[in-house]
Amino acid sequence: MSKEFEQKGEKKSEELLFSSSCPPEDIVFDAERGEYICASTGEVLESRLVSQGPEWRAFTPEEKEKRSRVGGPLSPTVHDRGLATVIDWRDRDASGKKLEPKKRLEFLRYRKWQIRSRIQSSYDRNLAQAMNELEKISNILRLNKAVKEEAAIIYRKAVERGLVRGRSIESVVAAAVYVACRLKHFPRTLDEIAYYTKANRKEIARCYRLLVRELQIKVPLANPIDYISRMASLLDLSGKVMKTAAEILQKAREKAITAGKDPAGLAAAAIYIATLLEGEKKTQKEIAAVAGVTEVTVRNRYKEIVSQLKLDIPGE
DNA sequence: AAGACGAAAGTGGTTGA
DNA sequence: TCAACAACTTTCGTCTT
Repeated sequence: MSKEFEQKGEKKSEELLFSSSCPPEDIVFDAERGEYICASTGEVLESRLVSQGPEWRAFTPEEKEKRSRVGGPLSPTVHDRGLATVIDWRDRDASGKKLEPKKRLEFLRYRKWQIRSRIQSSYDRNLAQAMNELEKISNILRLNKAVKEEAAIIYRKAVERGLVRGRSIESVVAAAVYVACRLKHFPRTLDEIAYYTKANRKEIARCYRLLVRELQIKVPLANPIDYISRMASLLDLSGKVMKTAAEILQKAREKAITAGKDPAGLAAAAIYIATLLEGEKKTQKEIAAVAGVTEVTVRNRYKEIVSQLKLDIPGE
């Protein structure tokens, strides 16, 4: 008996990690990121492989100290491949003669600019990789252009403020995406974003709070109404149900029973009630599944809302 | 047989000392 | 850093359709 349950549980968690629907011929290896990816869905299948490429070089003292692995190995797409001429510190010309003071100052300027341009280029490379990551996430999560651009802007600000240093690009990008979703009322949960990213949920959540705090972004409270259209379409429900569910949520909000509750759970309960009222019944299980909560939560919210709003449920 | 319900214990995250 | 806490999940027994 208990053995049966164990096996069931294992199977379930495996399904969560790997899509069995990915045919072998679709699996491609992304050497730069060290991942096996399903070419048709973009799903990362195995990501703990170590890239054989060189570490990033340290350009500035800070970088030297950290020597963090910020990106992929150098590639031909990087403008100088790290091999550009360095203006050295000896103030002599090619024949070893000392430079005149005027010339010396000139070279001093050159050196300064060269260093600056290199820091600039590391910034660019960081951005390039981040945008690559953003592109990937956007495609999987079906983000619209506005959200994507918002995320890019947020990420740029984060880089400018030096918030990425010491954190992985992926987690900061994921956090930026989440912030953008919230700002644009685009219903994607943190869990969904975390699921499709290498960074784990905890790390993303931490970055998210950091971004909100450091960039002074005022994120509107998650509004359950934003979730309705998405859930309803996943359940093949009519616009009428959506409208009813939205009205229920609006009333529930006025009764102040929505504070501190999981917005997805609230939306799920509202939809459940709406289906009962409109005669398009779905089971709690189905609704809970698309909302990413359990039946129990749907039930609890459902009970609260019905009693608070004194709704008449057909067949009660 | 499947769905709904609810009690009880467990989990992960937040808050405040 | 730790404990208290609220919300949510898991699990399971029971009732209803």
